[in-house]
Amino acid sequence: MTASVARTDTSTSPRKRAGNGAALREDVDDIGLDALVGHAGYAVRRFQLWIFQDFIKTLGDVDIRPTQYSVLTVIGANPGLSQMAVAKRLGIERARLVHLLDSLEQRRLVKRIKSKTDRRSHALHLTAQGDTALAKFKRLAAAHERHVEEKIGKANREQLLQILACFT
Amino acid sequence: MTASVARTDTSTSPRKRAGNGAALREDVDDIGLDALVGHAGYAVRRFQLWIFQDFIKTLGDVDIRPTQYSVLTVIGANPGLSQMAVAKRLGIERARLVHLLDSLEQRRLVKRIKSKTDRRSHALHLTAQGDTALAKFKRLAAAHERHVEEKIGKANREQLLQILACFT
DNA sequence: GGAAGATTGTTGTTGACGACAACAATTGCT
DNA sequence: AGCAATTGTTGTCGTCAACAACAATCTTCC
Repeated sequence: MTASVARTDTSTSPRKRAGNGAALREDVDDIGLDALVGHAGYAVRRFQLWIFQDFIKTLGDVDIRPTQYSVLTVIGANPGLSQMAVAKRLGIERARLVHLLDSLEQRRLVKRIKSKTDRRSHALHLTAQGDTALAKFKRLAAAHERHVEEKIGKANREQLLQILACFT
Repeated sequence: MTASVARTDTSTSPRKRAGNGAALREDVDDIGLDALVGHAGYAVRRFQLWIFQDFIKTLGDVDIRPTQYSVLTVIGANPGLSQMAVAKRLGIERARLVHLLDSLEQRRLVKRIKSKTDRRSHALHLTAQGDTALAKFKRLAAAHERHVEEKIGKANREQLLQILACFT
């Protein structure tokens, strides 16, 4: 039960349009997806699009994107990690992580500290400012997560997390 | 039951490393994700990455990517659609669809036919070659879908499709 | 019937992102 | 000491979403 199902609901849809030349009978969401309906990848792509847009909007005031949030969270929970360790854990390329950390370091949320035990690597830490900021980000992210719950239903969200747990 | 769960299995992992300078006790997948574990977006991102890579690999011989496949499928099932209709139905921007169709048209899989009823728009059709090609793509895509089933389990895949049906 | 507004396809730009390849500095192994 | 591997970094390439602008065309409304 619950789950809501909620129709597609693509914002503006003030009831069709009278006579359209080209569209003829094809009135959007009257168009069949054929084989696409059985593909998990398609559904996941649409879902990810929706969920990222909501995340970006919800955390818009603090200007934090999903990837940045994941980096901050992991560093916050595991201070002193190397860039390589963070990259491997999150499935980010270490080349990409360089730019992400550059940005976060400029914003004084993260600092790279030269490791004493391995002079190649950096130990990553949140700044004091980064620590309090992350707390705020987490509250906003929790609000975003509630949006997801409202969209697909509480039980469905939890099942989703369980099904996909092997990818985290 | 079933479901397999299957560990993360990120290719090469030949059992830790003896003494590592920087990593210390953090031996990958010993690193906590903290708040991230409760976020559907993170799980979905990782899953989508996996699923797209498998799709691209499985359809590698025919050089068809997920978005191209979705466009071909919709056109095949609804001949004569306008670019706008396809874009709206698939959640693609019409600007992006232009390049996608340019590519598919060069490969003689799709043709744009000037609409008589609306001289602004194009009626999209598969070529004969595109029609037989799509049939092959669908067989390969079905193989990809079986990979998904093996990864997350048959029942889980179906539940996933049901949960995310409101986004398709 | 004609002006004003909306729609369609197109081009171009921007930025996030994943995948690769190369490199210097450093470390580990033998 | 020497050679292979690792770490951070830089750079390039291609995909993709989000915008903005534009010409051609259609709709609508007066």
